[in-house]
Amino acid sequence: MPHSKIQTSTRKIMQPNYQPASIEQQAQRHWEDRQAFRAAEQSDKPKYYCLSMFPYPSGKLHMGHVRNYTIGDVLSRYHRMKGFNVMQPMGWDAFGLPAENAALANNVPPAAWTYANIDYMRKQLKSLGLGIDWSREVTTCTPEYYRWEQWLFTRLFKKGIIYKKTASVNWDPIDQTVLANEQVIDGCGWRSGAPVEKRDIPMYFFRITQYADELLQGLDTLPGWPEQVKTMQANWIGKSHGCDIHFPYDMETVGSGGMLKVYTTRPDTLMGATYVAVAAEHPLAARAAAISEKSELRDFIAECKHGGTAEADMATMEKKGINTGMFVGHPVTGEKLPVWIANYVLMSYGEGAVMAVPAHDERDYEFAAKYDLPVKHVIASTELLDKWKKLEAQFGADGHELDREDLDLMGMIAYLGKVLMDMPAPSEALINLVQEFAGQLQLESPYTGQGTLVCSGKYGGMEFQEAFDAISADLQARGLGRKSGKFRLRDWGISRQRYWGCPIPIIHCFTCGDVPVPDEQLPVKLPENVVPDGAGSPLAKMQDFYMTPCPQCGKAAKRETDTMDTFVESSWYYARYASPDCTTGMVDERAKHWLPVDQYIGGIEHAILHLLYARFFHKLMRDEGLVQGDEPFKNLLTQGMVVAPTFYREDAHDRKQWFNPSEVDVKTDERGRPVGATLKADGLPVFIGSTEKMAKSKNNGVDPQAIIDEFGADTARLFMMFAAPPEQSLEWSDAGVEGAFRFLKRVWKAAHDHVEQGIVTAYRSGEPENVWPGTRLSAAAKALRLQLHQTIAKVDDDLGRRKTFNTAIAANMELLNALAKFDEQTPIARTVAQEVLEAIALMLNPIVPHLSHALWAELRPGSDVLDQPFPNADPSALAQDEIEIVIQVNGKLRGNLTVAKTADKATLEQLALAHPAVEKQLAGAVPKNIVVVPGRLVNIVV
RNA sequence: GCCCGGGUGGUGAAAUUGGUAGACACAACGGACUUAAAAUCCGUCGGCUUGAAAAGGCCGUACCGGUUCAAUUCCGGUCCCGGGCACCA
Repeated sequence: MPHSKIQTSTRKIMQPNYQPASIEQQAQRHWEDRQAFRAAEQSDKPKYYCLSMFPYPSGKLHMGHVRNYTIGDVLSRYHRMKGFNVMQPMGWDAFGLPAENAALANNVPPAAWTYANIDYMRKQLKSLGLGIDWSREVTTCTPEYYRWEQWLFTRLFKKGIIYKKTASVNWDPIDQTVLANEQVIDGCGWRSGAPVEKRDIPMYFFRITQYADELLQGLDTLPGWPEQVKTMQANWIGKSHGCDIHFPYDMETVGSGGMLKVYTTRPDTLMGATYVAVAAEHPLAARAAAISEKSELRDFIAECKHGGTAEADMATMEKKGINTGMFVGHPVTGEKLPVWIANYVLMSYGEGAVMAVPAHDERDYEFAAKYDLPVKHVIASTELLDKWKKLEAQFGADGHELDREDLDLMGMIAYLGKVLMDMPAPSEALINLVQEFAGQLQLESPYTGQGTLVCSGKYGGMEFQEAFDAISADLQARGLGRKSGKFRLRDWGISRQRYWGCPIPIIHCFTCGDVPVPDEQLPVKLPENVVPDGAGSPLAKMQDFYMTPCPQCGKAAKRETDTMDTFVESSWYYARYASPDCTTGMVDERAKHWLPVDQYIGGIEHAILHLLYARFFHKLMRDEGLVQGDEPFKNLLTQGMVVAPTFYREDAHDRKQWFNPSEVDVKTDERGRPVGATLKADGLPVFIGSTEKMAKSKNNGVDPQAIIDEFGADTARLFMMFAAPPEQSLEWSDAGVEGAFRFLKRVWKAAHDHVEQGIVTAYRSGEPENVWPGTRLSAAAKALRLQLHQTIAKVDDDLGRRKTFNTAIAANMELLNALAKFDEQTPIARTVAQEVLEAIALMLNPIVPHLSHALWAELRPGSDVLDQPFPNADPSALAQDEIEIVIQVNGKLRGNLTVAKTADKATLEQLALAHPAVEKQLAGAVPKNIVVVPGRLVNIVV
């Protein structure tokens, strides 16, 4: 709207000091009165669904939450200003293990503990001033939510997407209970201290592998996801191309006919296989143990039962094995290869058996070295082949011809040595070459790269792909194998022998088998007034819960007492927010309006599991006709971890007790490094552990409440956003909180000083000049407007495209510093000052919305900042005639030049050569080359 | 062990497409104001070095090497730190 005259007014006095407590209270009440963040489907604006990963209600917020939710709120508010119809919901990932741990420790039912935590944390979240539509709040432990999860389960069970099989879990033999990986510490149960064993139990599985290809290919349709996350997911799914190879049993030692199946991605190394290895759970291992007279095999298999199921433990375990005494035949040569049982072979991947090629595989090499198994080199690198050629040439020059036919690479050294001995006078060059070659062969580690096949019979001389094709074709022709592909991804086991989770809706009937609970009997409600005792699942002891008639035949049957993995709840909550009150289905039509999520924000620690499961669930729901589209999250921002040091003491049983950083005094050396820590309570030392993500289990979360109480939510938000860009991990420190507070005070004061003189209409190109004929902007005012509009353009880009909120804040700080130096008091200068202050209030609005609300009310009485769009940069203010360019000599900075923006290459070159600093550097020499980058620099190369 | 990130002043960081290394802050130090303190404002602030000063020079982005007129940025290798590894969420 053009304004015809410049208005000046004075009004009630603005509060001289920045008082966050009252400002924030007022702003939050105002938003609530206006229902400002209620999201409605009816809108002529484009929708923007901004979702932050919902918290687990662990008790209190920690800094990681503040970071996550502030980022989400900044993006929400920014998009609102950019004209979007924004929906930002919040809820609670409320089932989970910590509630059971709290129950054990405090004798409180998990439900009561959880609901109390939710109430407290909701209050904390509200005090941060987040623009959330609280009418959509979702809590996963309520029957209204999980009944639909049970409903979907029964559908998928009937479809065969969910099935039952046995799988290994960590078993605590003392507490007689299944342990989570986190509860296994150094191979022992966290409470009993007893060595953990693997135990096979029946579990329900989601057939996620059926969607493996789609989950992999879908990654290519997600340009708004970080490359890093897509790479991690692709590697996790782990599609590989390889070959199934069958090794025929040796009748004599195995005692029957048959084939040992292995899968390998390196069939080109088949000729280097010197043994095969099977997992301890492999049928052939059991058979060997059964027919063996000695107990060693049985003992070894039993030993492999010790320890937990975590992959990291398996992979770092010392490699151990035992010879079964059985043999299989090599599918090409027929040579007898020994069958070993090895603890590094995983039953869960491939066939549970591998062909071992020590010369070209790290783990096989280590194993072969330990048990003195033969190593056969069959792949030669390019460098090795080059050396061999040189050798041949040198031997030729010295008058000998080398016989390279079928030469075993390890045998070569002996052979070459012998030839050398036989020569009357070998040249020094030859001796050196042989030594070099020998050194290359006796590598400490195997050569695992691709190369040319050697010592491989008819395959000798072939490259990787050629050999791959030839060998698999030959095997197929003889019925001993064929090309094949595999995924590393395994089906998703969701049964948990725990209380505080969503009951699995299955009834076991002796007659009918596993019967899914019929729709009309859903939900299967979890009894809430229960305190687990740590020994097995409470549900399995509650007859009232598990005794039930079979829905099919009506006979007495038993309800399943396992609950679901909590990842199941978090796999579809994003869809439920669209229709949180729907009582007729998981979601309704509104899901089609809001999905996909436009921006998802959460910790990088969820890069694989949660995000993969949620993508999988979206496809399941799509196939049920519940949602549209193939992917749930269009754009993803993975926030870096907020990490903090951990502190602990060990009790008599080496169990650790963790202390919060707030309970500890840390001593540092003169360089600021921690050298020791003591507990405030008793002054005695505690150990300093590693620095890790803030988590309940290590008690290193830092509560933001103290900062909010002392400085206000805006300072907490500003500080968190200013500390680092969102994707970067951040070691927690509150140094700098006061700096953030100081900045807000400076903004307030600048506005106050201006308002005290009377507010005016903000400068708009050309207008004040028309109103006050003869007035013009001073050079300083023009420069300030240039900086203002450069800042607007930058902040817009930082908040929108780059999502680097720290630099957006820094640019505003620079602008405020520039405004503070601008002391012109002419009427036209005051319109520029007004323009700058209004722009700062708007640019900072997404980050410090309470302050922005209050400032706007002072700068533009009667109008609401919620209705303001994000400012636009004024092109006329950005126009510049002159720019600064850099002069380098040999790439080093030697001076600057201010030149016309239009200066061409020749002019720039001339001006640079005439620069005194350049003349001094050149000292009469003639430049070899001059590189001119217009608008940037001139580099003179001497 | 495997997969994915990160490493820049005393500290958090900036440098957006290979083009001025250290913006903006914190801390520290010096000064102004004050009876004093707090608050606020002004100034200094990577290392070494030449110079009385003005003003220069060299080195410097974990480490080693490479590509380039030019590397924090690209490539190869090493070390350290963080995340994930399927039952923490």
